[in-house]
Amino acid sequence: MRASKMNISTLREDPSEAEIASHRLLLRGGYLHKSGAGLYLYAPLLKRVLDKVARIVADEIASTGGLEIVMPILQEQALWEASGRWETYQASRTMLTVRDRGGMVFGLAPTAEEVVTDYAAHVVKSHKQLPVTFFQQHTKFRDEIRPRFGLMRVKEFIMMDAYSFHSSDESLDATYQAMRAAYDRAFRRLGLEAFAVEADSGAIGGSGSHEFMVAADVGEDTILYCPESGYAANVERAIGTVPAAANWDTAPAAPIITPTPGVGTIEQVVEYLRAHGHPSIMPAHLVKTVLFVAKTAAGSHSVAACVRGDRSLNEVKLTNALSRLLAAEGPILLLRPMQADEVRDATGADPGFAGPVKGLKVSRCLADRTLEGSTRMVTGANLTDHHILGFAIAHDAGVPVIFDDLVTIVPGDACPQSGNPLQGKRGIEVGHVFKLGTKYSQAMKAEFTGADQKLHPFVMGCYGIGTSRVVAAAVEQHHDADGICWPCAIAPYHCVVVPTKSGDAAVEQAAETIYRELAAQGIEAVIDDRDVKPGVKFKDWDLLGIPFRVVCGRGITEGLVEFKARCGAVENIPVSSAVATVVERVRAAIAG
RNA sequence: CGGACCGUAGCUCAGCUUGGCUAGAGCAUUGCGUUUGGGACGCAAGGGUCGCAGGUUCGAAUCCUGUCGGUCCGACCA
Repeated sequence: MRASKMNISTLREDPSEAEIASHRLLLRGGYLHKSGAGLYLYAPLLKRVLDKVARIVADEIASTGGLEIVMPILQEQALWEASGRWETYQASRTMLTVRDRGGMVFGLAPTAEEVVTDYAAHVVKSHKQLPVTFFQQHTKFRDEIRPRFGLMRVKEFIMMDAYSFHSSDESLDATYQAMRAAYDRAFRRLGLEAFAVEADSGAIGGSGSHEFMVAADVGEDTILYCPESGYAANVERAIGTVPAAANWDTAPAAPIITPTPGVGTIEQVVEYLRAHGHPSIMPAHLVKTVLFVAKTAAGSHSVAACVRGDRSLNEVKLTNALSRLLAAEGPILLLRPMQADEVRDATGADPGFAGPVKGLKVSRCLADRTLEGSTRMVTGANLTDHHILGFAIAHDAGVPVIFDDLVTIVPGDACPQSGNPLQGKRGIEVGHVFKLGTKYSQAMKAEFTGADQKLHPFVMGCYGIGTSRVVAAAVEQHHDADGICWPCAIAPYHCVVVPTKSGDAAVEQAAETIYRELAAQGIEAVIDDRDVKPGVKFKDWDLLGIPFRVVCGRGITEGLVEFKARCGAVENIPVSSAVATVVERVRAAIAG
């Protein structure tokens, strides 16, 4: 490719809207054009990168036996009603819906379990056809509340999604493991350092799942991990042991209602009590009671959730715990904190004085297991300006309390496997694997005939890789002050040949020759034939992140050209060996 | 949806406090000339309903009200 024909449009300055490296550099390099909030046009160079990512991912999924298909982006409401997810996705407003001229309602595919399950039900009739995996790479839509970070979180994005169908859990396990291995190979080939962590199954549902994370400070997910045991989990999912609280030596042995005028928050209560006879009290000696409204298809429930005062409630865990309690009513459609007037109705007190004691009017009260054996705590009294001191939830609760794991694990909590302190870091989720079980096949009556001549619902798995997010993650992981440093396997071109003296016949001829020979060797090469100063060329290719560069310039009279890897040093090499050097280095880089 | 900030040329921004002549700069673009190893220089040119609507005023980019959009934080979220 000739640079003069590539419509290169780089920016010298950072666009003001871009905060993170990938967003900034992709915009500056002209890879991306913002078309609307959370909507991007993929420019020619980015299209090449996306194609390469898609190719590698497809290659690895196909190597596990996956069959590539293309599913429609518009999905009928009826299909989503059959799985029971229409309501969930409407309640969370994740799915964009559109209406055709006849008034028929469609969702814009946020994912495709329903469509593919419907397909499998029609074409897979026998256990002899199982297992089978279908996958696609296609545009997805999410009605993101707040698109941000360029390609990282957008309304419309490209994703590989795969769905496997099985006759047994064992078969699903085998494919799940094969898929995890395929992901590992794919990310290695893509030049990304990604690792699997335990994850919550979320709105997709199912019995087990792992996320593939790329470590990055700008990542939106928090990961807890243990170097000793290898345990790693998304914070939504992470379990661990919360260290015991320090002693509160002045705590009453039995509950006493105590005035705490005007102090509603944990910090205020602690400060107040410290000043009133309890100098050693800590937030960990308080019970934090958070009130929610949970909605299911059957109606609304008021819910109280208690955690130790120094810790945060994990709403994902709370949602999962409620799902188990309210399983008969179907999925939790919505979980939201109560507003002030609702809190007054539920507790008879102003916000800040709620507790799992007499006067609490909720349909379910849950508490974190950390509190289960706790004694001599402080809790709200459900009476404005009053708390109860010397409270033991197991004995003194005024409502039935269900204990479950509700606490958000933080670095320093003990690893569930080794007992050592967990560590924390941030990550970008680039892939996800789920064991769905029979959630969709049962709901949609997608069945096959087993060897026992009876009908069985498919056991299913689903697997996703965010193709466009992978590109952003790759830039986050591979850039420097000058620009992007693409891993060779996904770079838009492998090598650029830069003649630095326009009009110098010897230089131009050498560059043209090297360029043609590289192309003949299968190297994706660019020749920068633009009539601009050398400095402009160097800056552009550094920004664009082409992995290798051959400069034909002042050394040409001695028969030398410069060879440089994007993140390496300049080497002066003979013109005669330039092509062989590039070929060798590109092949080595792609092989990883 | 709550909080903070911001909308002026393709991009980055100044001007707004204290209303006033033809609305500015750098980068980018076009032409000519000089340049040619890390985003050159000179001369010239094009490009703006100052987000939109209403109001105050003799006069509004500037003040007021509303509205739309954006960025960040929070909430939310395969």
